[in-house]
Amino acid sequence: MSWKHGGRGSSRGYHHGDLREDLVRAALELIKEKGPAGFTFADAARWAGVSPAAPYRHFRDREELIADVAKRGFKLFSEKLREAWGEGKPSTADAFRRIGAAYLNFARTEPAYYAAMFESGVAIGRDPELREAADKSFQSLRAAAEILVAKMPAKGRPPAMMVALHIWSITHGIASLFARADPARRPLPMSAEDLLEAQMLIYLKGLGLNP
Amino acid sequence: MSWKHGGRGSSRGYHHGDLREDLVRAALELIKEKGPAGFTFADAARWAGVSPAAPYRHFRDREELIADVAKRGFKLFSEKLREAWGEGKPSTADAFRRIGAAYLNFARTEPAYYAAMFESGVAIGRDPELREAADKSFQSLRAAAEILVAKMPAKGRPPAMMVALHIWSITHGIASLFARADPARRPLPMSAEDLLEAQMLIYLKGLGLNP
DNA sequence: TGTACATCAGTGAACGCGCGTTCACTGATGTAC
DNA sequence: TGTACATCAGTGAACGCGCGTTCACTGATGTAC
Repeated sequence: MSWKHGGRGSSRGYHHGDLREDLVRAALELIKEKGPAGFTFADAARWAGVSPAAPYRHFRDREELIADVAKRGFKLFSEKLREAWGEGKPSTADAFRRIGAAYLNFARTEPAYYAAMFESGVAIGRDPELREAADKSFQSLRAAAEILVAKMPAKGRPPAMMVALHIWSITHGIASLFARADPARRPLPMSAEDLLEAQMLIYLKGLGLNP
Repeated sequence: MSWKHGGRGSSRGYHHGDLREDLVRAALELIKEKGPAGFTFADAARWAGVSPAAPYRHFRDREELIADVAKRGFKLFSEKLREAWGEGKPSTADAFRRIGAAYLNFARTEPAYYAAMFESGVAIGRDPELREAADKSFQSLRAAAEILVAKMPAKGRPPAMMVALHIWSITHGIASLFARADPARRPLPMSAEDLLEAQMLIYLKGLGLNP
């Protein structure tokens, strides 16, 4: 089979025109197919229909390409979380359930972004913009937790940071174990969504919130 | 530097004597250093001080070697979980907290096994023994959940399977995000252990259990 | 106790392959005048 | 409008490298008699 994908790229001249973007597209496609470790810089070039030397005009190395994909992923992720939160309406508990569902949905519908963000081993610290995007994702969760605990009686109110970390690990745990196309995944008696929703309810109840 | 590790292997004759075991040791060491994707079959041979063709006498390919490591990991893991459960004494809630701590501890102290089991992309189904070992790990958790829910009032009692899956994802989520030497890890205001313990308590409380 | 033989774990050389990376280059595009 | 020039994205050939895998082999070990 030919690696060169059809469409725009097929009748271009000497210059590609938008190679940087196309390499990102290539990475997403190849990660989706074979996982973040399953493609090479040369693969990406082949996918985009250019010579193996061309990508060096845009990325220092493979790692930088993956970091760029992760950065875009975190930005999209932040957006999804913010949308899901919907300013906490109609109820905080509802909004939290939506956040969980959005996390799961992201892992499912954007497996390539998810893999680049959480499974590629990319060093978040290597690029300030990447770190910022990753932090922002968490901040939106943290802000929601802030609002949640503010509604609780002052006495025995848990730290918002802790609640945010709990919500994150609940959703991340379920997403990692049950929502990925992982060969290690096992069949479930219920959907990951239902499993998460139930867990979120139990957790919120444990915090003393009536749903 | 020389890859050949010292000790026993250094003064052996023509036959290695225990190459299969030593290749497993090599894999553990190399996974610990560079991650499950970060070593090759040839690396393992080098580490064990044999020619690159020697491993083929014991494993069909790299994948089979990693599957063997994962299998051993799951066996050890089952044991740790069983010990932690300690027949549910002195209280079920206590025993559950110990299970969580044991999971976390395993991820921390046996990063190579953990990585082979959960991050190597090894197909659990490829080897019946591997599948059995993985299933057994979960079964011990599931049996504990069975006992937990049996103590609850029959009305509104949640399915044991669901509880087991929740406990698993709670601990797996925290272990994945905060207990691994992942470059993406972020600094925490509290230890992963404390975070998990708090979460477990909230979850159990949410189930209606007084601790 | 000795000897002949079977077994098989490990050797080392060889192969083809695809990778990452470099290099001088080419040709398309934009801009100054 | 035309022309000279600068810029720079993409070329394609080349390199050294380490990998996975194969092969006929070698030599250590165990066993039958």
